[in-house]
Amino acid sequence: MVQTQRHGQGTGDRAAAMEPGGQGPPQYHAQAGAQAYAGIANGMTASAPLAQQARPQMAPAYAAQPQYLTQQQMAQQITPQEASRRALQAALEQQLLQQHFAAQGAAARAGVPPPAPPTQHQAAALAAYLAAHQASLQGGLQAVAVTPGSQPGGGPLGQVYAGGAMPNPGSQAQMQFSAAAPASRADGASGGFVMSAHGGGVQLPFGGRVFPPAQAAAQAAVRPPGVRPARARASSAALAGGKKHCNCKNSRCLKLYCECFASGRYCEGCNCVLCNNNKESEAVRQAAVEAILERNPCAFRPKIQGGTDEGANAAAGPAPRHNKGCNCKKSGCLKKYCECFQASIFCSDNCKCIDCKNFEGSDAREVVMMSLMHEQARHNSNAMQQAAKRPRVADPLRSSATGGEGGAAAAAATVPRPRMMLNETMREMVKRGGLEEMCSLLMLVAQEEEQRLASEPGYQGLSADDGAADISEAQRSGGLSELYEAQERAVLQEYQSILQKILERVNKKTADGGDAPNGAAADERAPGEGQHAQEGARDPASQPAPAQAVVPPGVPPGFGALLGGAPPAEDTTPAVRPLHGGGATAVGQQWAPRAAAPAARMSYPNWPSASPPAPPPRAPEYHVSLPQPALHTGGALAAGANAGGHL
DNA sequence: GAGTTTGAAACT
DNA sequence: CAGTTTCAAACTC
Ligand SMILES: [Zn+2]
Ligand SMILES: [Zn+2]
Ligand SMILES: [Zn+2]
Ligand SMILES: [Zn+2]
Ligand SMILES: [Zn+2]
Ligand SMILES: [Zn+2]
Repeated sequence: MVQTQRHGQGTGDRAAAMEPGGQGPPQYHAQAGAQAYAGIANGMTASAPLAQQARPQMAPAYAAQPQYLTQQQMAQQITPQEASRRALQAALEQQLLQQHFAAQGAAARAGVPPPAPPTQHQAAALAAYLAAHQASLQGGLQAVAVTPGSQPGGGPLGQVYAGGAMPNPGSQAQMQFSAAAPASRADGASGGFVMSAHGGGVQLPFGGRVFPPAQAAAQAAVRPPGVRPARARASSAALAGGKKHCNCKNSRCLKLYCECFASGRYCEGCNCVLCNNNKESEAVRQAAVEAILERNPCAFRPKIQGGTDEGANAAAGPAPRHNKGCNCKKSGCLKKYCECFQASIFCSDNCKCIDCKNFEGSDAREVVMMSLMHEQARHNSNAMQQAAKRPRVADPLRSSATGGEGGAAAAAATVPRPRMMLNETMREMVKRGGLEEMCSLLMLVAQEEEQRLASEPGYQGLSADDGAADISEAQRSGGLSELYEAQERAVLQEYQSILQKILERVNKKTADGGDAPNGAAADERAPGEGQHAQEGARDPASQPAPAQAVVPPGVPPGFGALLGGAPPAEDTTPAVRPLHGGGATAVGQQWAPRAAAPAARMSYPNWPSASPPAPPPRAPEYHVSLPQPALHTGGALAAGANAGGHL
């Protein structure tokens, strides 16, 4: 029963009603947003009253390290090919780390600011890995740098694209980095980031800021050639630029339900029905806007504020937070249903969520994110290969094979589709804290995946070698394919690393006996109010935990939605390998011990692997019944308003 | 692609 | 406010 913990107290409330932007260009809110953005000044920000500290707050780890490369390093040897490669790599990085944001550009709408970079160590690891790989290929490449946009305003969510360096689309198969036109180098670019080979980390540009919608439009996320977002949402959904098209059917796009409307944009290219969110209907539209503002002057203001300024800007501002906070009850705030998660920020005291797992240091969150990253990487890699012409696994992401018998069979055989199962598992995890089991299982999956990758034909081995130089010519997709694969591997490794850490920690905890006594079963409560807060950090003491004193910039969480997935393979080898030195580390986690869910409960049926890593010994099983409240209370965030008008 | 779930927004 | 209904997106199968 412990479960229902809420994130924070609603407390105060900043009613600070700012006035709506009075003037009004077509987009009332446009400016509203912009202004709001400019001013973090909003009532609440600074204050952060009470409960605040309970909250997890940002990760110090992040602020720490980076060793930027020197100019000369960057400058040194850059052949065109090199440049392209670097750019691509950088782009990939960004994409992986922020794909979600990009897709959500729209979200930026209201002002979702700072996308949150994935956990630092993850990024660092990935960067390091890539850098290393690159080094072997290029012989000494140290790092990659994406030119930062000179201008602050970058993509909606801090998206970044590899400045002008982008490989020329034309040359490569269909390199369609979404619109982000490489053309003009710095032009709308957003911040840049730097990767350091020295185990450093990746400096992500984002910080958070809210960008005016208009500008956002121009931006696009970098995406691998012809690869759509791993999880492209249906129909006409997301635009490369980040905007999404709505599908409103009953609101005429005149209520905040409509994302377009809510973000102050006219519908364009949407699939809405009876849309009034357009110039032609300006009158009506305006009326609707007013009606809404009347009820809630802040209705069109950004829901999230805070982020720091420029991404690079190190210690900067306060962590971004949702003004009203979410009220999630069943998603653990680890799915996009949650506005915080969707915006890639941690839940804060403003939130009134139940069983929140979207806090810094949450293992669940970490796993979910890695899962996402992995999926994205796999997807990219896969797509890449296919594009390259050598089909690899039938896209596992695609659901059942359609038609064809032969092909289907083959595909099926090849790809058992663990996806469902994983999702299932994930779900469990989100619900209760079946952490241990889940990690074990995922670990298996990851290992198998690794095996599979290792046996990939294209795999040249990261080390050594020679052929490196020439590989580019190998395929039409040249080194791209390899690059993507390398990425996939990197992600996979990091994934394993994380899983292992979690497992170790969990085991230790239970073994140690610490709080194990049954019952107690604490749940992975957030550090916040919970008591464990600090203890989670425990051992990391050793770590150089950077000065946490300073509130780091936003090192918010990232990614949304969960997935998982990994193809099977045949034999498995339960070896878990450590990952590159752990540079960053600091994985201070807290999470309660929650003895995890009963083994039985986790049904992982017949997982292919030959060696079930023996689901660790778990303690008793008390079951945490997960009530299914069914209630939906409303209330919450953003604005509320009325609308009235028609409809 | 249809059907379900979810939580914000709208409404009472 | 709280409780309920409506809505469109996220997610599942
Ligand atoms: Zn709409
Ligand atoms: Zn629209
Ligand atoms: Zn519309
Ligand atoms: Zn939430
Ligand atoms: Zn929240
Ligand atoms: Zn939450």
